[in-house]
Amino acid sequence: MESTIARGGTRAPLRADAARNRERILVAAREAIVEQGPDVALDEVARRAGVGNATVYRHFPDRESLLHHVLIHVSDRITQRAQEALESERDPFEALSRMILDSADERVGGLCGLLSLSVDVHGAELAAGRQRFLKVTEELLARAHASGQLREDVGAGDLLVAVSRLTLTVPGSTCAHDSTLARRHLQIFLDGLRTPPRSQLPGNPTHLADLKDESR
Amino acid sequence: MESTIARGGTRAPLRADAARNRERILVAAREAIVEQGPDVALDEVARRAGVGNATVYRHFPDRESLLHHVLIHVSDRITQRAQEALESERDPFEALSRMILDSADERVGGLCGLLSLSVDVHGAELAAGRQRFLKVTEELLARAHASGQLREDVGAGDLLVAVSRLTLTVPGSTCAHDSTLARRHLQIFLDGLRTPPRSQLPGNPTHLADLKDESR
Amino acid sequence: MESTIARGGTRAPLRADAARNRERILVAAREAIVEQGPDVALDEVARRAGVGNATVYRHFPDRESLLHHVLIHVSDRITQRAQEALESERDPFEALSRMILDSADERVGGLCGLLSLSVDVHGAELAAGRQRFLKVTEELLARAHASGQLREDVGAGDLLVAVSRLTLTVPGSTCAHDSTLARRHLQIFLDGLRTPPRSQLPGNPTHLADLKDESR
Amino acid sequence: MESTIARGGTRAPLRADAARNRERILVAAREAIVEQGPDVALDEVARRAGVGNATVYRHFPDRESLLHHVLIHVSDRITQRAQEALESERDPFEALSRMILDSADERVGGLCGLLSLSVDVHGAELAAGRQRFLKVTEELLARAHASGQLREDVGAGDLLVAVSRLTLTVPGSTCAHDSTLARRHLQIFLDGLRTPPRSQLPGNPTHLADLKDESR
DNA sequence: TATGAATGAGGCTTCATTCAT
DNA sequence: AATGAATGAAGCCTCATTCAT
Repeated sequence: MESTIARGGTRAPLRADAARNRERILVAAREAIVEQGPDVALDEVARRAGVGNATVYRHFPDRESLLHHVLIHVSDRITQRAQEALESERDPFEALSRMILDSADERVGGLCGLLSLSVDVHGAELAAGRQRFLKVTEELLARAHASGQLREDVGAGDLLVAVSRLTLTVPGSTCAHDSTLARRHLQIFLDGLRTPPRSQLPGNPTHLADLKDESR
Repeated sequence: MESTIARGGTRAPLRADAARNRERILVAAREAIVEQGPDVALDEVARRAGVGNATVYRHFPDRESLLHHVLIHVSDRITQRAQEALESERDPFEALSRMILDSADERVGGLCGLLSLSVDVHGAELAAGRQRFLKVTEELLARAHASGQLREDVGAGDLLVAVSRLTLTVPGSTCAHDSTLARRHLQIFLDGLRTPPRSQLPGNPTHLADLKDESR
Repeated sequence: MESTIARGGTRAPLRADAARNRERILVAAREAIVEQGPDVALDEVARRAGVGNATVYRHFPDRESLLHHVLIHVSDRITQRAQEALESERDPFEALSRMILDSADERVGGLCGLLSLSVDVHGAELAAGRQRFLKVTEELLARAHASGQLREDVGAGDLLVAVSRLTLTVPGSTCAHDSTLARRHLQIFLDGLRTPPRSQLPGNPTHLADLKDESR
Repeated sequence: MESTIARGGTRAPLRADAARNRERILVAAREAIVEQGPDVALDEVARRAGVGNATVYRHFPDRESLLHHVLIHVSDRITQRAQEALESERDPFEALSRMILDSADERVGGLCGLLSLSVDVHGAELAAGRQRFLKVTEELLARAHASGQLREDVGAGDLLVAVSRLTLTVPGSTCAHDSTLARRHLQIFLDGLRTPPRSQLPGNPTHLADLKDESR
């Protein structure tokens, strides 16, 4: 029952073992993508998950679909934590910071920043999850702006793209996995976001609408 | 003669057409790597350069060699611009900023941040180029620190890794090529680097030595 | 179970269809090597076996591995036949002759004489097979010598190298596939091996130890 | 003048340096073929000859042509030596032996036995050279038969194919380059050719006509 | 003429995806 | 449902051959 809901309620409920496999694959895929990038061999994912390769395809017809659901997975978690930040944190800028650092923990960058960026959002499920996340983000931003702590000339798009990049695993590099480094840079970036602005930015604030998928 | 020197003086001078091809390949490779990452198909590079695939191999026996020389190419340019900034810019922080933004223009991130990061530096030529770049960078940093404009708790390693990431093309994304976005984020990051520091950073300043290659 | 044993007992038993393919590939490879030498295109082997090229790689990770197993295949057969000759043939020279002519039937030469010669014998399986073959060969030789029918100035190395060469497919030639021709030459060679020797041979008897791999 | 004749008198005389190059290439090609088989990279031949690769093509339009002329080269030499054996050697079997051992010295086998076998003999020049060689061979054989020393059931084809194989470099093997080994085997083979025959051969005597090219 | 350079075809190998048990 | 096996397309690289200096 519950698993049916979790999957969006569109299919017959999964058998217990199938559901366990599905979960394992998603977890393995997230790890693999974070470590090796979005081009990981799917056989590698299967190996990590401890299942046969074809099982991956039974659950996710193609690579895109797998990515898709990994994102939903991640999206749900960071949305939830953002929500918590929104509710429990008094200071609006602090709340924004928490959301950003939490996102970094999920290695959103290693996941291609797909969440915030230009993923082909065709699945209703992902679209909905993305909406939820964006809504919370906008809210956090609005409050920070309103509080006068966040410089006026930045939009949600700026934040999400930047966090994606700063937490991205640099392909071919080895030291860059260091998450402490990412935390440091995010912190510096956050400091740069505070008022008063110490410089004038080129271009215009980037909003979420500006990140719409333009691919293909 | 001159071309011999330009290539390091180790080989016989190239014929005019061969030199032209070599150049074309380097340019095409840099673009391709920036757009598609360091795993681009070499056939793709050949196509962009308008030469047969085997020609790529004649000039660069393997992928590593090609990357190697692309980096030398880029390294030379950003070092030169950093040098200019060092010499002509009065304000130390301004000089540092210029170097960083110039590096971004070369899409160092798309090049795997290989320059600043952990590239396997076995060629004497690249090693020397890297040294030159790092020396100028350290100098710029030292002056900025000395002037009291740059927060104390950051090292050259922080800067170079961050600029690599902020200029990295996010694989799978399309909008992220927008270089204006990168400029904006670098600017925000630079603002975060100024004194007085607006927060305390986790971990310790990352210096260049900390970026040493730890792979294999 | 049995198939497991047949394969050396090191892996899980193959599925029926996979085992069939494996066998087909080995057979096709043997033929192809015999006809075109050890450098045959593996795609050619795949075509002959009626499987996709990648299937060859699934069973044999690289060319060396394929050769390896082809040799084991052949080794097992000629050893068995040599054993039969040893046991059932009264006349020692006759037994030796049978072994040699049987080996020729397997086109040992076309297989690079790898069995008797300098194959890089790293696999325990092949090493063991080779030992079994060499042991029987030595025994056959010893008996023939003891019977006074085989000239004293030849060793096992002489025989094995000669049979390899006389059964070798001459690259670029077409008529040379004629196995009758090979039989004729082997017979003449065998006649030259009988006592009394009709000439004095240059050099010394070549023993098996002299054939040890000296490559790399 | 002479060089013109040597090349068949069909072209303008070569410049001195060109003639030297031509010779070098032929020598290098023979060596390379002997060592690495008939599939040697032509760049390798060029390197050994100390000329540019294109120079090989200037002299010999394609690989076949090069092989062709290498064979003419070899053919001339072994014919001459066979002629000498025919004239100076009293004992007919001895003369035949000399021819065979001399041929072995030229590594006729390594040259694919192309001379005696099925080379595509389209060039008049090679055809003529081949004819000369075969004529001497037949004469040597006829005398040996007439003297009663050579078993009746063998033909020239048997001899030439056998000597080709026994002197062939076994691809992939390393020890087999040992020419002493080849000499030993040829000697044993020659012993087997003497009367009285020690066995009955299968099939029929192979004559030169039987070796006609049947390829393509 | 001699040569270094360029090229396309072909072999090797991997991997996303499909098939059969 | 789960899996091992099979497949073809695509990337890497080499080499025979052609081109341009």
